[in-house]
Amino acid sequence: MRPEDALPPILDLDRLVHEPARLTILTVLAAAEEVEFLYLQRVTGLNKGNLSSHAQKLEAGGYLETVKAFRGRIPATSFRITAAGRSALQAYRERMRAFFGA
Amino acid sequence: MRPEDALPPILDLDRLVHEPARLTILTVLAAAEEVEFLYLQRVTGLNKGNLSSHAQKLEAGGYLETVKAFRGRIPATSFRITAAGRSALQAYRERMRAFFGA
DNA sequence: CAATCAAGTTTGCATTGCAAACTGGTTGGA
DNA sequence: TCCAACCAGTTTGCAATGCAAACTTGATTG
Repeated sequence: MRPEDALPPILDLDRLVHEPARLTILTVLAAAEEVEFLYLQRVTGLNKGNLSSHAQKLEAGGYLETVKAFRGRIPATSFRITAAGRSALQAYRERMRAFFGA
Repeated sequence: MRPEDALPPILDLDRLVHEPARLTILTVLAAAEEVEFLYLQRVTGLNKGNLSSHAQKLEAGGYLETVKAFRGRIPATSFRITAAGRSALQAYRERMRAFFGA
């Protein structure tokens, strides 16, 4: 291998997706229309604090949107994945698959 | 879903492997007997500093071993993956594959 | 109406990864 | 011979991250 052959980074992953907690969140959201905070918390095994902050990061990155509503008089937060989120997840999957060689 | 149904974490990944730089390093090492520092640097696209520190972490975790030698009078460092490293990588791959559903 | 619970959010901290600076030795040139 | 440039790698400094615990706001219960 000659120096000129220096390769571009082999594994260039979207860090926003790469974090396991967020990867899990996105994967769950990708499978459903809209998901409630508490349901998501149980499925992911995250505590409220971390779910809240990871969701905020995903929202800041445009990968999900937060829907604030009330169930009765109690506030209930739900999430939806955005188109950008869906394709980021898709791209992430494909890079991983490619890296591991089909 | 009732509270008692709280699931164990869905995606429990070995953080030592999960970091893209280290995942790349391990994957390269898994494919060869022994790999020299500079070669590894070019293939991974990491700078020396980061390759050095990631390799140290992998070594601390028992996933690779460092072989110090000389080529002529110039020091040359090489790495080998250990059995533990190989199986950690394998386990990581399988978890990912399982998570993404075959 | 005090205490408890529900639903999230914010805070504090220890850990990380990254790039830049540094070290110890070697080679080439004047 | 002396010193500047270079090679091979390590250490350092810092900003960003993830995690758990503490906090907030409001609703319900005894």
